[in-house]
Amino acid sequence: MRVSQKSDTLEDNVYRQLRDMILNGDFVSGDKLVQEDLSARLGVSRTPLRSAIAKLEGEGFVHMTSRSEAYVAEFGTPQIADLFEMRAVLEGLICRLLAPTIEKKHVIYLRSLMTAAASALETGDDEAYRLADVEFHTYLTNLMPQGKLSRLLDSVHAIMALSLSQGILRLPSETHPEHLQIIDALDARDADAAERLMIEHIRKTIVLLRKQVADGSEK
Amino acid sequence: MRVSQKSDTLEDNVYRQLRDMILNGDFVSGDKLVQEDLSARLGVSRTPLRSAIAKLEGEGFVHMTSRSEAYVAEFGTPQIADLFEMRAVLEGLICRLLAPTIEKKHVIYLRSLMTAAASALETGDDEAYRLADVEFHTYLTNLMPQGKLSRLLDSVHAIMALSLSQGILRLPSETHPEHLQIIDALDARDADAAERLMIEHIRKTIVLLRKQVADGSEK
DNA sequence: TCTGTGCGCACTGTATACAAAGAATACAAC
DNA sequence: GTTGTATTCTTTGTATACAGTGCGCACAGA
Repeated sequence: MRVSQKSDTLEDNVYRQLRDMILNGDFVSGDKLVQEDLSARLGVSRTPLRSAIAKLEGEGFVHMTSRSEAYVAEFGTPQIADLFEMRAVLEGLICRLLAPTIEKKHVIYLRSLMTAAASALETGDDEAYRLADVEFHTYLTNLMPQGKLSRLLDSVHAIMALSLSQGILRLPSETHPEHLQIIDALDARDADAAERLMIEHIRKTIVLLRKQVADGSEK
Repeated sequence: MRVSQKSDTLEDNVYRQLRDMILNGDFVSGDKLVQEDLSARLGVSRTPLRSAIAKLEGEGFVHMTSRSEAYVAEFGTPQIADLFEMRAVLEGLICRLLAPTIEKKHVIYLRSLMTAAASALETGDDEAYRLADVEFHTYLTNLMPQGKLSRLLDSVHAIMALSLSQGILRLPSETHPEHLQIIDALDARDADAAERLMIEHIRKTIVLLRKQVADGSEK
């Protein structure tokens, strides 16, 4: 659970705004970001905009050419699939590092989440289940002491939350038992199993994602 | 192999300068970055400095408080160990993704690298061996199409190159056969094996690193 | 018509000036 | 002595002005 961190600064505002615009596909992929146009469009001067772009570059959302032109990074399905791969091994790693010392109260919270998810499953409330799913993964991520790892996963999660918010990829009846298994492994402080289960859990989604690409016309 | 990308801009210069200062330990860990002081020290105005800081924040080298104060991230041995963990799973992932389609010429190059490493091993030229080692890993990383994955590993490699340049952690006689095994797995296009071997390869260093912390006075 | 050169425009880079917000300090009241 | 408040100082945020650079386009000469 992070502090609210409003940070009412224009820089930060523009940063978030721009990031969401990129992820929502408001730009066609590979679009050029012209500072003056954007600053006019967003109603701010170029100064906060430049900071925002610099930060976005550091996080890999925009790409700078040798002549300092900023282009938005592309997030097609292949890129999303790669991000899932990263997410798989990194969340697996989180489980591995967490398992040896995880506190009981966290396990209890995770289990309570799953109880809620189970009843959502019974009543057929897909949205509630999806929220529990997301919470499961973000909670685990936030258990890691702040470092490069969690920072990175934050940005990866942001991408997927916005890109895949349209629906659930895998059936809840499939993912639910997997979540339970992961929690069990954590509870047993079995680092290897926790890591392996989490990786497999996410990789199953990747298979589906790749198949979806192969089937659909993927434009 | 990346284009030279000089980019003689002050922003970029300051960015690199600052990053190297952080990694070299020119700041005591957790130091506050005061814009005016730094800009005076580096002989530039605050504008390019701010861009540099924003970019460094995006890459996780500096950390911003809720009141916009910038602090340099800490890179003690525990953090380095975590980075090794990330490197392990990410380079493992690279092997996994590369294996199915790796071209013969790349395998050949990697093998030639290992031949050179072997003769360095015989003549006891540790420095030459270390360079071959580094090249082995960076070459594999660069085989990935540019994306978040390689960008990330670039920054991870930068941290370790500067922080651990003092010496080789594991014995060449130990790492050399592991490198060969990894290449064999890639050559056989065995994704699972390549991933697993790479992860184990790097994790063996982590064990040593952690032991080193436990033994030494760790100041 | 093709080519070369020069001018202008569209951007970006940088510095600086000013505003706003927080923190520290000093002073007064109790 | 302690606490509350006001003032000042430090630091950051933002806008704007100006400089430099590369690129396109037009025009002239062959």
